[in-house]
Amino acid sequence: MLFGVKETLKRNQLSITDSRKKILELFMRSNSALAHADIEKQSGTEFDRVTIYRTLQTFVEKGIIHTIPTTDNSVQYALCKDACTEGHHHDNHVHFMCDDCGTTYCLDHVTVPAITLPKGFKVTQTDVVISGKCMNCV
Amino acid sequence: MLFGVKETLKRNQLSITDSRKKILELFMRSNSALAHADIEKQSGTEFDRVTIYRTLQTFVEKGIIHTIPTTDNSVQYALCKDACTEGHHHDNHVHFMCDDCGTTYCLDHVTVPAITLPKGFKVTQTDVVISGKCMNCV
DNA sequence: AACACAATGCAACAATGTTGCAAAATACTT
DNA sequence: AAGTATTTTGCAACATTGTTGCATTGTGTT
Repeated sequence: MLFGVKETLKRNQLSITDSRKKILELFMRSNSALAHADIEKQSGTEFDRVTIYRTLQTFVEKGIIHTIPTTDNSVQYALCKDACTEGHHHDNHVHFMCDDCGTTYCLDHVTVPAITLPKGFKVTQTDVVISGKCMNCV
Repeated sequence: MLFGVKETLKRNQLSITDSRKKILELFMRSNSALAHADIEKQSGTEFDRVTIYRTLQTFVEKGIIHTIPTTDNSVQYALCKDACTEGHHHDNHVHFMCDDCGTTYCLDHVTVPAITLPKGFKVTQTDVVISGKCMNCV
């Protein structure tokens, strides 16, 4: 990882609190995406549910993490490894979601192909979510 | 539309009920995807919330409609126009979601490009969701 | 150390989704 | 067409997920 937990928070003008440190650390340690429920489990009763919601929201706004669209109505979050800044996300990589274990991965090295749309549609972002089986479930 | 409401239900071995007829008709009339909330609004107090949930679930299982992944945690449903059968969906077209009005469209004629993944991932389905502004919001 | 400000926890609420079961509607049989 | 078996619906109750206001606590700054 390029920056430590504290550095990342400071760079984004966020005050350094226990919950932010701990939650950001979870993302940095994890090689897959995390849902709100995952964080709630892994942090035990340490933080309030509301705090986790608000922390995730703040991180998304600051461009520290991004949300991943899923078919199953779960909101997945993952670290932004590209140069995302406040209000501007640039995570144009492919996401993979395992049908068996539910784990969601960011495939940082697989880029999203350009797709031409019919007239009338103005493209802002393209999300690609591939589902199937991951290496642990084959 | 290729088949009528009743025909579609019969072809899928579903008994013909008011709620199924009405909800399927909503999808056939609509040129965009519908969320549970949309159906609840458009059908008024005619059906119970639970009935709508169960009907949507049944339609998905039968391959009549498919779910569309979204970034904003809303579950969108749209008619399957390809040859989907029970348990096997083949909706490999691109979806577009308007950031302004929230409307989700199936771009049936824009096909999903093949994407090569690293070893270890077994692909079942590829979903592409493009967001931006639709013709009504530009 | 003291102050201003921001973040947290709690409580209460709202929205969304699920389950069991009796009543009603549908499909099937004769 | 009427009766029966089966499926579907509506209701109630519950579970989960997400939101908001406000007092308390913690953080950053002087």
